[in-house]
Amino acid sequence: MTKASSLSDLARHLGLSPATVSRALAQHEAIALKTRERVAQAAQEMGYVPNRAAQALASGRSGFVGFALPMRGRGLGDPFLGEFVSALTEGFAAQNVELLLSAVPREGSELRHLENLVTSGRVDGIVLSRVETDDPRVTLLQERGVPFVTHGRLGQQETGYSWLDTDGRSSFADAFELLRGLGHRRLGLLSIDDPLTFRTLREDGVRSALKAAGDPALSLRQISCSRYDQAGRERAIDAMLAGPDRPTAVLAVADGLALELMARAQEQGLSVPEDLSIIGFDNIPSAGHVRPGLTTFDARIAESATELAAMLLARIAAPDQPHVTRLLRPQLVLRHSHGPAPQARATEN
Amino acid sequence: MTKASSLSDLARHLGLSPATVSRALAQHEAIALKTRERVAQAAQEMGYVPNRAAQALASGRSGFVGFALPMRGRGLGDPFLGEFVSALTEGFAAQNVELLLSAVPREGSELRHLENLVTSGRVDGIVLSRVETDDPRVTLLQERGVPFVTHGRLGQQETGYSWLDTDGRSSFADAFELLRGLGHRRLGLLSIDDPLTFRTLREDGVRSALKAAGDPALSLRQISCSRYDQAGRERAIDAMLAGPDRPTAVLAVADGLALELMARAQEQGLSVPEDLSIIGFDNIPSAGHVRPGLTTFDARIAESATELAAMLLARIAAPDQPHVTRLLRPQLVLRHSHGPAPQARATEN
DNA sequence: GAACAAATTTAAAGCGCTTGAAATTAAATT
DNA sequence: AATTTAATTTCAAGCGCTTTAAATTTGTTC
Repeated sequence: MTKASSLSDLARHLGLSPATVSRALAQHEAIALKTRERVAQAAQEMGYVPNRAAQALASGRSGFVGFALPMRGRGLGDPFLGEFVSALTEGFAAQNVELLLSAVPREGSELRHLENLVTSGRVDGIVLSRVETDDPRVTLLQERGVPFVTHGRLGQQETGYSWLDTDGRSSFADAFELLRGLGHRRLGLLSIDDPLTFRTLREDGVRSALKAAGDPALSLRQISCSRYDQAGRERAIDAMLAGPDRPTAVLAVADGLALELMARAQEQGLSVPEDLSIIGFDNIPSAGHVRPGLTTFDARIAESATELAAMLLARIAAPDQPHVTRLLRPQLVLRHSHGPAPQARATEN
Repeated sequence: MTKASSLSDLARHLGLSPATVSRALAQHEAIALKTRERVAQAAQEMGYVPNRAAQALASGRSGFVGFALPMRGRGLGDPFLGEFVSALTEGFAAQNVELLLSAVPREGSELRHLENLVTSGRVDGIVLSRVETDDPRVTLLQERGVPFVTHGRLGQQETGYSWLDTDGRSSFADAFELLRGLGHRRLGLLSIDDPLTFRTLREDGVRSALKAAGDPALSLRQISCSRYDQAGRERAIDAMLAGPDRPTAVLAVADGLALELMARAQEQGLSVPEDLSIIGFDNIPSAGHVRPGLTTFDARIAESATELAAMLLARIAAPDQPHVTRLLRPQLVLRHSHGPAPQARATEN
């Protein structure tokens, strides 16, 4: 059997017109079922694979979706992003769509980069993660009319785009209550300084719970890493652990931070959770490997990514459908990095 | 200033032919320098971005390169792959080339998948990682004449393709010697069962060093995870730690394995390195965060990826150039998970 | 300033596919 | 059997760019 390297080869071999073959391969209703089968088989036998560039040019659809990979920070070396992108890739692959990894330059106009990506027609849609308050990327994509979905919300504006988020606000409020119930009075909140909405929401959760508790004996020490690099994190962690009135329990907005805090505390001779309770967020794999296991919220990363992939494909197929939003309620994974407050323990005995 | 959405728009505006504009933008020598500048400026002003599908169709170059992402295992959640792909992405981005993440199905014909990827013209070249002995993917790509580079060698066949590898064989031989010098006599080698060449080479290093030492008092307990999932690893680790003649020092072919071994050993009341020395490979970030810090070889992941990106782009530009191969010598990162053998300590006192 | 060479620009033919509109063929209706 | 209607298939025109070969312009030389 000879090889068919183009549609017309295949068409000629079948005694059909290229138009019919094209439609047959696309499972067009107008083409007789028998013809579609005949074409499919011949394509299979002759090893015909359509040329994607030609398809893209003719149809206006590239068959790719883009993920803007933030290059500051650890990139995909970040366990969260790694798992997320991995699941995204798989979610799209199921529909025969590939993920284009577009490195967002460390500095300079990320926006122009994104614009270039969409106007060059390289992608049919975009997945945005790590969104910020009033993220300009969202505005740009809205104006351009490019299908996109975001992991996380913008904070203020929660409508006019399709998003999926894990409910960090209520989770952290719950965590606060949990720790308060365990007798902790001096709480800590370890965060970051970027305008990323996920940390804002988690902080809000804690602060609103603090307010709701209305207990003047409660105090909250909030420290944010000013720059999210090794040094910045260390500085913040040391500040959190400093002084005699150091918190007895700390909420960290991300597991990476929580893990480093734990290691640092242990290094300083504190034991977790006897001297210091720690709760994180995301449930990255190392959270379960470390001793004691980190109590944290399961952000259901892979599930979120899979869902987002489906959402984006749906938007690409039907851009005029109303926007979809989904708030996932993360589950608290109880491990062993939290426990009763030191004072409470003392009085218990 | 009006917008130019196609080459001919731009050409018309400039009073030039599309051919000239196309060449000008490509910095063709034949076009007068003054013209090139004029065109570049107009393109900038009118926000012209070439359509990638059209470029691809006309030129036969997609402007993308593919990375076959293995979906069994943890995918990009694996810290190694995450960092690797991240650096790859950045390396290609520097040349305005994007990485296409192609999910290799968990089962079924990976080969057909790869073939489809290249014959559809979606990518101009491929990066292969985690290569196996006699990897059929390499054969396929060689036959097809598709530019590709591999991270790691095939083992037997080290010619006829371009590769970059970190020298695990000599590293592990060195590590063996280091441990022997510290008085260890019962050594362990924790590995995996896949036919991945990197583990074969590392194992070879240890075994050849063992042989070279020629000391009958030396013993080596080699355990391989039969399946690389949570359960398989745990089983292997438990087997490694079992019995009274358990090794006093273990070499693990990857940091992930080493880290889990360490956690498990500590859980069983062994202290590292007093009772058990551990040495890993790769130097993933958690190797430095864990207590004690893991002694391991720095695989220079990011550097390798950047180099591979350059190698692939060079091959795509000049497919007939001779193949390039590079063997990186990893550096041993001395942390605190290794120390003198228990007996040696006893006699020391 | 004619004759030639060198430098620069252009015409025109695709690249391999999709798609709206028209044409053909088959089935249904009178 | 002629007419309508429905079911299939085909024509032909691009999609927006690159590239070979040819045309034009400019510069040199005698």
